[in-house]
Amino acid sequence: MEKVTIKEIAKVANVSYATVSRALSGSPEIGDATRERILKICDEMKYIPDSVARSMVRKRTDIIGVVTASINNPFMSELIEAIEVAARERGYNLMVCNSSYDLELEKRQFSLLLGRRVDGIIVIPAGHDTAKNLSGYETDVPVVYVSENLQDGEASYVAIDNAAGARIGVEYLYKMGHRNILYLGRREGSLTHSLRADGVIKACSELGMNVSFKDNLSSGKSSMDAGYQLAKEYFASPAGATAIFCATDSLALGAMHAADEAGVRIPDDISILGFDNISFTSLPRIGMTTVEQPKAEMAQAAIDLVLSERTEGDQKNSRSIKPRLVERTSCRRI
Amino acid sequence: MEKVTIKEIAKVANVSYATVSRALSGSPEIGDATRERILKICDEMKYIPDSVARSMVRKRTDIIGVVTASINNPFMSELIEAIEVAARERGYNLMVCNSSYDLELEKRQFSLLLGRRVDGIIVIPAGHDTAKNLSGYETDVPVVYVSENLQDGEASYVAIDNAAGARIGVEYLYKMGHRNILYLGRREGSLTHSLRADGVIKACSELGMNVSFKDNLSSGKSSMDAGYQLAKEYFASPAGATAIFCATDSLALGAMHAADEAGVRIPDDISILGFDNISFTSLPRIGMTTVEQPKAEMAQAAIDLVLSERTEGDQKNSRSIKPRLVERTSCRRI
DNA sequence: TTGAAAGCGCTAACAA
DNA sequence: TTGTTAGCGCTTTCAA
Repeated sequence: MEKVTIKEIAKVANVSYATVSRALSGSPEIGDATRERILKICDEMKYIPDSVARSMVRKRTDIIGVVTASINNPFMSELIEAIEVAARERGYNLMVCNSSYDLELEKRQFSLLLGRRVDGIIVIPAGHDTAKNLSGYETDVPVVYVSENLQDGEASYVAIDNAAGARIGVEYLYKMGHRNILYLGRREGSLTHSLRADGVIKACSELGMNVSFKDNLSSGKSSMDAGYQLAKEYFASPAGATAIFCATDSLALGAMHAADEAGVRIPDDISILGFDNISFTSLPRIGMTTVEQPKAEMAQAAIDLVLSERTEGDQKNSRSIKPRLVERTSCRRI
Repeated sequence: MEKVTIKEIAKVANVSYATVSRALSGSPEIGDATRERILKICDEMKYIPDSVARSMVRKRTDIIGVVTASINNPFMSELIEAIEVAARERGYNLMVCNSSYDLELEKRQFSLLLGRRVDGIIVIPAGHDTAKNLSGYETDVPVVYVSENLQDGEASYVAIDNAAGARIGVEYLYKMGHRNILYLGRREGSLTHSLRADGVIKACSELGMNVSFKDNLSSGKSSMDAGYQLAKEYFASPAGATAIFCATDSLALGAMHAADEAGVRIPDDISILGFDNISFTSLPRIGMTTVEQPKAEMAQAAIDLVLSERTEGDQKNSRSIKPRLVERTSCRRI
């Protein structure tokens, strides 16, 4: 059960092993008859080409590395699945590394991928400093960040138009008759979050709506737990908002929990609007209306970007994806 | 920004490149002074070893391939994350391939991984025929199936003790005072599902409980949708069960939806018990009590198995993991 | 303790 | 159209 190599095929076929290589790579400089014959022998001998050896000489691995903050996070796992599909369509495999939201580990994983000579790296950032964290590696391997806005010129990235997403949410609420809303979960230090919050402010002011804020001071992520706490505080002394626009679905889920606990009915007493459209939100018992980040589109854009930079040199590019509203049952018309 | 190789390091350090290799691999046959000096130069020149070249000569890649039916499925993504962690601890990276529940694609992905010379393959099966589907590949690469029971001797696998899981669920229901239950979602052709169903029957008979069945005839997976349909049919002409034990959490979620729609209150009017403990079930609004498959343990066992078979030859092994009950709020004491 | 050199399985330039 | 051959960057004998 030893691994069959090209040389043994050559011996059996009575040709040089270069000829076998040509047959396999579909090179035009080979006779149809020989090709057929060789291919048949390969098949019979169950030959599987050694990608490692091939990578070595071709100086490409056909592997895209992915460094993600989490594999299990519903938003990210959906993104990764879409990245896998998009990569596969272009003939690439994925090497997925988990940073567990840890900047040090993220760095190690990134470096590892470089050593593995992947053809490109897609990063789903562990934190807001990820791009800075990874900027030390001078490399000609294309790197694309997904889902987080970066400073322009800092690095290539794919993100939704967060300001537009905020506007879409606010306009929807406006259309539903809401004039006084709470924006929950704004936070410092994240460009993505500032863009959303600023978008909300701008849209509200243009539409003549009143907006108040409940900021997320927790150092951690935008977790359900944070949403729960924030909403709980709000419900303790409500300020008359008829709708809560949450910066992320996780926060919204937490806010929903707090509302349930406080006996505040959704959407009868208050409307809740999320952001991201993670899989949880579509459950019948949840029915969260939310601003969607189109993950498949983002994944496609990331793959396109990473592969185009491979051939065209490494200017910093970025792609902005249009978000859209997914209407369910957590918001009511008033 | 050309890639630095071992030769250039050698030149700078004024040693042969074999010596550099030794310094890097921590070989004992080298002087401390030289090692230090070489390592420092590597650092300064930002040398990153080429894993591809190394793999070629060492005949191992330190990569574990994963073929999964879905990356996004909550059960599987949790499993994959745990596999990544366990693999990393042992110095391995993951190459994750998605079969999208398609047996043909699953085969291609498997073969691809073989070509990439991964050191082992973990398969999260696309269907009940997966092991058969993949049995054509004679290879000395260890393969371990996770999450499905297989015929013994067919291949190596890791699965929970499904009969025990069924018993745990039934005993819990018994303890809560239920004597008449419905088992929802039994299906043909899957050893895993038969084991669960048989376990339920056996436990019920031993405890003197009455159990009826609502079988899953849909050819597809154990989806929420199937659970919804099945439960809907049941609620149309209920047979007096006080609890529904669902073969999977997805089915249970669907059953919950059907109950909500039919005005059947959970747990007041009927109790629902799931199986798997996928992340969805822990949401406050769901609160599904369920029999957990311990994913981290399963992942660890799979990695252990795949790596041990690498060194010890390829007998077929299997590991059985003990499931446990996670109590939430979907079952009531009567 | 170090160096020289073979070779891992393959591709691609060059010859024939 | 096919064969010969030189590497790709590294590890690992074998010699020194």
